[in-house]
Amino acid sequence: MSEKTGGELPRTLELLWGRSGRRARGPAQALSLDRIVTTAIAIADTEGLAALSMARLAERLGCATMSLYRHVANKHELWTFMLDAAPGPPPKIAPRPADWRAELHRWAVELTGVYRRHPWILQMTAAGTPPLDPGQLAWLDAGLRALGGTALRPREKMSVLLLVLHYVRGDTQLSTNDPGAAPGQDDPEGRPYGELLARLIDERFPALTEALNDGVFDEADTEDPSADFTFGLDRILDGVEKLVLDRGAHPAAG
Amino acid sequence: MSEKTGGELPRTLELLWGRSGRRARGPAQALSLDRIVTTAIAIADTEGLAALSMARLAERLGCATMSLYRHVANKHELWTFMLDAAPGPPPKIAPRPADWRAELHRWAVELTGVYRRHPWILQMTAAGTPPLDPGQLAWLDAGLRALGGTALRPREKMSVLLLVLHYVRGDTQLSTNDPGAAPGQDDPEGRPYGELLARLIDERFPALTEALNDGVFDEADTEDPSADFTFGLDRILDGVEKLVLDRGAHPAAG
DNA sequence: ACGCTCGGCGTATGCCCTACGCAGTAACCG
DNA sequence: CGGTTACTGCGTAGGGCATACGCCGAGCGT
Repeated sequence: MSEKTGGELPRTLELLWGRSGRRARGPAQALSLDRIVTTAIAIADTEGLAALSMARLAERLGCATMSLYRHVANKHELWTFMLDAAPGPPPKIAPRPADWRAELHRWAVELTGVYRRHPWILQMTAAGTPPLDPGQLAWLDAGLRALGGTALRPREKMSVLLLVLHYVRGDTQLSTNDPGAAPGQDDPEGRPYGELLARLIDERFPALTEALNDGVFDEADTEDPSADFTFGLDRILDGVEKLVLDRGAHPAAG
Repeated sequence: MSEKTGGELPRTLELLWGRSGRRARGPAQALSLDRIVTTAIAIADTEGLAALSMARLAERLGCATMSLYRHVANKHELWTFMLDAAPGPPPKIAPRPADWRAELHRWAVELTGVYRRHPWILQMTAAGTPPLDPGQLAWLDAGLRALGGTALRPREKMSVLLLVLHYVRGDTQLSTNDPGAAPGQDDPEGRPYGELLARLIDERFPALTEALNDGVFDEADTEDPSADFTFGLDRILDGVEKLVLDRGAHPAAG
């Protein structure tokens, strides 16, 4: 491959893509980037993102706080590494699957599992910059592959995938109760949401009142907890299917 | 209306719903909750959520830091008040509009404006608890009203609205560059995303490579910056429309 | 006029991230 | 084999953060 144009890549990207030159001059390192990132993920998983401080992390690793900074430039870089490592490999999807709908559905469901196992990902990525690490990009690539067999235009494929991604993220965020996320929670969430809502809203919220009376916020009567997720996902895929059929009749024009 | 069952509401909810008993014993208050919340929103809007500290806020208000705590229990409660006040009134939507699709579209577009004006909302609500304040509930009610004329089941209406909400939030988050969000940014985002991506991905990312070569990540060739948003929204509404027509033929069966 | 209540604020504590510099170690080189 | 050098671990310190606690003074109710 030819050398790409431009200057040097930032240190963080070099490390993420494994282009760091290994050197061995000083003592054998008792710490490693992998061990740091893995332990950081474990803390965030079990105790919430707010409990992940450099001091706590060092304590868990049995080293001094400042030792971490030999391997990680700052906390933001640690977060970047966590976002790269936590998702794990995406589902294997053929480049141009015949049944794009089943594959995209599978991709969405598996991604739900990622966010459920690591709810802090949704808090980290709220800051906004699009991903540049191989971990997240592999998931993006897998999702795009699901649409590879369709006649959608390239930009349409990306928009569709982002649409599904946004839905997965939003639904998981709403259905996940991250216990250690907000330590100063004074809202007693012990009472169910519908009960609190019933005591607050009045006739100025007619649509909410109607939904409340229809038992929308009651949690007991749901047979399958993922039923709501599947419902919304099917609506999205219905809309996409309409477009795919449309583009299939008239081949992509640009 | 009859008194609802249960004990007392938490202080935060009492204040949000304007049920706080006014008292006047001590000196006239130079500070007010409204002034505090308004100024906090102004700081978050212009300098980012990370720049909003109690000390900065007090400095802007010309008072001592600890004075704020006479009006706000803690910073989390301040966030709650900000989330209530920032959205402003939702668009007026009739209880059972004839053209639900146009109304829901309007709702989504206006909500986009809210998130664009106050990007920090997306960072705050990443913590997860569903809203209990009148400000956010008014938006929810307005969105539900748009679907009031359809034959969708109650739970389906809510799912559809949340689907649109998730998409609006996700799309706005991706298209917004909050400058003051992450102060420790070492990724030089001066270079465009597509250029960085081109230097990183290889043949292990075939779908991304294809998208890149097709110019999906080039930013110059877009005629309308909101075209991508409208595209995804239309796909959602297509899928919902299919369901609405289906439910219209066979009236809701519970 | 007195006392009670309440709003404003100064001080202090404990946590956080991290800049800086020192010491020890092991590969490399002559 | 001894010096050089690069690299790892870490102790200290500084600035920022949220906030617990208690004091002061102002004004309303009696």
